[in-house]
Amino acid sequence: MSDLLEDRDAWSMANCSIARTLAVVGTKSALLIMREAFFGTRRFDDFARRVGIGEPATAARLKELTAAGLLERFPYREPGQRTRSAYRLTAKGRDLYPVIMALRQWGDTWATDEQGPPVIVRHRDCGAPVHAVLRCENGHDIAPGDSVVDAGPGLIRTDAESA
Amino acid sequence: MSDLLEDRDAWSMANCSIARTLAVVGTKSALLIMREAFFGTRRFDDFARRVGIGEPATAARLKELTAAGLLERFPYREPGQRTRSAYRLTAKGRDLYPVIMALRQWGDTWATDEQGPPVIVRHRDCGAPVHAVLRCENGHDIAPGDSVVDAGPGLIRTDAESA
DNA sequence: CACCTGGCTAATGCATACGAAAGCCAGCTA
DNA sequence: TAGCTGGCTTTCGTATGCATTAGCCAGGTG
Repeated sequence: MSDLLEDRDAWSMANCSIARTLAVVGTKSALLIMREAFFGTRRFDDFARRVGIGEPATAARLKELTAAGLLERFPYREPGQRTRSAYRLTAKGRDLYPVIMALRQWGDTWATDEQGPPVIVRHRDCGAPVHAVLRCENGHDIAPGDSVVDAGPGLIRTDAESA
Repeated sequence: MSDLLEDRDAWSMANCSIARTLAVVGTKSALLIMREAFFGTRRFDDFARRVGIGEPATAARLKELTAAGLLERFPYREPGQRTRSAYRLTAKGRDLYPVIMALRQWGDTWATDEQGPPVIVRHRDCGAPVHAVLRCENGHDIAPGDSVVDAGPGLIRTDAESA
């Protein structure tokens, strides 16, 4: 277990997972569309209205998120209406839930007004509030200082050295 | 415990914690600056080079993140050099760690090339990889479908109804 | 005191993100 | 077959994000 943090310049973040994630959901509107998707929104104009963005931006984001595989189009039909298309989360999209919850949690802690947070996400079974936490595979809770950065198989080293 | 999801139009997200968080770190460059801060970067030109953005963007982001209280300036001095200023995480900034880890985790799962992820974050004590997970206050693990949305003290209801 | 270095700032221009307003189109109802 | 409605698309204009290049400034060294 080498601590790469000791020589940050010996490796590059050209293939950084964080940057790659942001290439897909790196705009405010994309993340807010995903928020609404987790809240159950499925129809075009509901997305536009609830996120508070215009229709062109809504169409562009839905197209991108569908192309990236986070959402999928599906036909639906209400009684007495023609068949229409709507959007729902895929497994790839659902996997973004920790990101949305972590963003909500930070806002709840650091960016609410005096009234407190607008919504509380609770465990369906027991009713207790839900938090985004960091945990290692052995079950230990992790604080920011408790982690080290190790080389992964895709690491790109720079000329400097390879230790 | 009312499930607000049943009538999403009865309440507004005008004071949404997610949107408020994105008002602070809602750009790619801001989140990548925070990534580097967690990796230990502190100096202006290291941020610019490692994030891969120009100096004006670096200066703007660092100024915004400092004004928002996620980073703080502090003087430092290397031997034989004049006193300079650098940036380090505050408690408010450190609290963003779950967001960064959740973004990394999604990219590791869904957006790596065949080689695998570039870095692996491990628990310092036991060496096991770290994951961002959702957990309720009673200690239960939460999957996306296991949660419900309840009204918080800051909820804004729309005219429609107030149940 | 001239020079060097790190940490910025300024000027310019391009690309993307986005809103507002309008229009299009498919297919269900009347 | 004429409307109506939801789901877009088009157009236009503005705002933000960002790179590039250049320059400034403070304070240490020679």
